[in-house]
Amino acid sequence: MYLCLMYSKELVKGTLKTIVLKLLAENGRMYGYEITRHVRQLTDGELELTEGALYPTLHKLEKDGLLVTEKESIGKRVRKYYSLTPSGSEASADKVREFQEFVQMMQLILNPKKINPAKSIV
Amino acid sequence: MYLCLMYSKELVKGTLKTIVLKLLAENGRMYGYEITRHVRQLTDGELELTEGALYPTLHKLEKDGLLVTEKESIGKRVRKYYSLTPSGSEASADKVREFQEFVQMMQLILNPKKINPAKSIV
DNA sequence: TTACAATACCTAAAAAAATTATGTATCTTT
DNA sequence: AAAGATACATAATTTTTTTAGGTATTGTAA
Repeated sequence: MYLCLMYSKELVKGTLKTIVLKLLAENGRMYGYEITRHVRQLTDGELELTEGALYPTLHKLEKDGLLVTEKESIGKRVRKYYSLTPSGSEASADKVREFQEFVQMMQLILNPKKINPAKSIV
Repeated sequence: MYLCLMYSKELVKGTLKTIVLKLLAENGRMYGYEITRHVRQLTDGELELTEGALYPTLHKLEKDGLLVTEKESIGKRVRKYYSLTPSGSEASADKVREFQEFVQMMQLILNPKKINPAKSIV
């Protein structure tokens, strides 16, 4: 599992890119460690991104042209800030929309309507 | 991808067990092919379970004691009906609940509240 | 009647993704 | 001085997913 989650490990897959892109859309620019803290805070500790998952994802998004980086020195340490490119902004909105559509689709299965039982002929 | 989906391929991962268990909870007993048709119908063609994904999942759930099977002959063909065991019923409810909790958690990230900005100190 | 589509099951191998386990180094608090 | 937090990174293993294949029956359209 590429994220740590209290209750369900399987469900969260495939959402890391969405999370990262959305956070950057909200916050302008962030560095990796900051993203992990932010997610922890937002979800009240329920979701903990692991670094082994986050950094490869950030690198991939950068390679795909959705993010750009700038380094900043904090004392002797170097922080790598990520921010969205124009196509990254598009991708962020797309990903969030996709997620919401996916959830609606799942609700069709998980909360089936009992209305119009004539249609339930298999 | 172990399910075919029109818009998003990454998001659906990890939901197949949930879908199968919930369908069986709703419908009493179903056979594999029937499950694929049912999902297609419920989601208006948006979600197509592949057999390469479904059958291994059914076998795994059976091995885990969540499903039991009974074979039924239809002419010369044999259908394998699956139904929930008591622990399968529990698992079904659990999985659906987990999914809903997961969605709520994701909404914390995807629809962050702008209220109380004093709390947003990182 | 023949061929194609649908029904119905299944699995192994290849490909992709995720996690674990590391590694390095700095800064802050106790 | 040590421990914990900050901050980056990746390579190898493990797990998961998909693709591609296999078998066989039934219904339907040409």
